[in-house]
Amino acid sequence: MAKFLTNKEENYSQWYNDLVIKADMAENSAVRGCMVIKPYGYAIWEKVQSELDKMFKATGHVNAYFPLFIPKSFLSREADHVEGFAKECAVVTHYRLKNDENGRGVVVDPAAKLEEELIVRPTSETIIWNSYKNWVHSYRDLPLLINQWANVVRWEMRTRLFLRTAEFLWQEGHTAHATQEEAIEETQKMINVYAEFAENFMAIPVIKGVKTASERFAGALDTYTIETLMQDGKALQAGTSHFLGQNFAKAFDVQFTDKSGKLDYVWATSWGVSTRLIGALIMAHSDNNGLVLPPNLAPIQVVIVPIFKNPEQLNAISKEADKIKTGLESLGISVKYDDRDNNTPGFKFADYELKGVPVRLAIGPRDLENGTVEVARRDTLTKEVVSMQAITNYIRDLLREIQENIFSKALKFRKENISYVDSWEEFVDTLNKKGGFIYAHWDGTPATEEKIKEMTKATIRCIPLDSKEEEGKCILTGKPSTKRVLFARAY
RNA sequence: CGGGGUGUAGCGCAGCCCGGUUAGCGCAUCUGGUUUGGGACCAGAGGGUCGCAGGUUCGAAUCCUGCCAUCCCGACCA
Repeated sequence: MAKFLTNKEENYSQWYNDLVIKADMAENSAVRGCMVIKPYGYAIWEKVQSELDKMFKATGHVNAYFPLFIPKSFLSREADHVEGFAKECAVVTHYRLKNDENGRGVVVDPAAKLEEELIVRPTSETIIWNSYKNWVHSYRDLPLLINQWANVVRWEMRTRLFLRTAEFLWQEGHTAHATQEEAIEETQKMINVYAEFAENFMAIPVIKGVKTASERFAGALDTYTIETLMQDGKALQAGTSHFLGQNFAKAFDVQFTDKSGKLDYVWATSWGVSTRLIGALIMAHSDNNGLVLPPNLAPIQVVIVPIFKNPEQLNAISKEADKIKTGLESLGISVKYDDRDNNTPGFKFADYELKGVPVRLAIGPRDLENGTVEVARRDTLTKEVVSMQAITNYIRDLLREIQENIFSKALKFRKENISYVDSWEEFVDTLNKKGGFIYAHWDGTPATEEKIKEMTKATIRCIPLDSKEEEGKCILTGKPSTKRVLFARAY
């Protein structure tokens, strides 16, 4: 396991900050709990965006954009929704500054007080459903399958880089359907899209499930989640998809006429993933040398480092490097040729490892003589010498292998850190000594869930979709249970 | 909002307890030279309102008070 997660003396967040700054991922901003995402980190996010966007389009969704500000009255239309978000809202009360009469600087102009305060969106259900009211009249207008890429603000009491920042980037899908069945189907379809994305692109295995009532999205009837396990044994919720029933349709009076001419409220879903995924990526795969990026999300998949003593040598190497670069790029592989002469090869090796570039090629005079290339892979840190003729296909296959290897490594880790326990002692013991995911029986009551949380800080991450029916007794109360649920300490 | 820690150059820190020249160190930066197959070396240079405000003192990075920021633990968190 990576040093940063095991070394107790070294402050975890200090390390994280450090890696992130050194890797040009982010730096602390002067603004509370917000982050600056540096170009390299943002490039990873852009990859996430473009791959997800393709999947959304393939499932019939389109993009749109809605306002940043939400009138306070909108937010309060749905009772559960406002209760869930009220405590973490940034509020705009004024729209103008003026010069201070008795001194320096600017002050808020009291005359510019807004009649109705505006909330900086913590999520967009309300403002979007306010629009949908005007967009939906007939069954012919349905389904409405819209996604928005945006930033949202949640004034959390405690923030954590990438995992819980005050402002974060995300996508939020908001759909409207004619029937309950169709909406539920959409909710499930999207959690499957997220699961596929997490496993195939991020190389992080997930457990799909539904949240318990107390962990549900504010205003939802059901929340589907994908739960992931980080290297330190803590769980991270990586994406959610909500079945909203008719709650928002009723709150915003969105009705349609169905085929038989009857008026009914529409059925809704919403679903989202955020820059938290970048946090998951870092925490799931990083090692002591820095980031480990799965090839499918790496902004740079292959870096070529020339090793040379003089400009003549560099020229000769560059010719070969360019050929390789062109060959790889024709296969859709992103390649960077780093011919800067102001850093030594050793420095570049370490730097690209820190940045998680999956494959590094080194070409020196020795290789020119032999017609070879040195190939180093980031996931295993091993090196091989490959002939120049074979290099293009070799790299294509290698990238695939690395992608699979990173996933199976994470899967193996997860397997080793899933426990099945049947008693309270075992539960507490596993939690403290091992951590990870714990499958255990629960009597199904919010009171028991709450009590377990209080006693152990472990929460029910989800009721897994593939959990088998089996007779059992609740680990706390001993009452009968028919299914195991997934417990863990979480971020 | 409670408990604890920290704030000194771009980054990481020492100095503070026990006040006393011109505030140091490592990394990074710049210049010159030698280097370049795993984070190069030598020589030189630049860079600081010591978080902010007030107080004590002949004298404050150092002591006192207040404030601010930040981190950790709690509370909070789909």
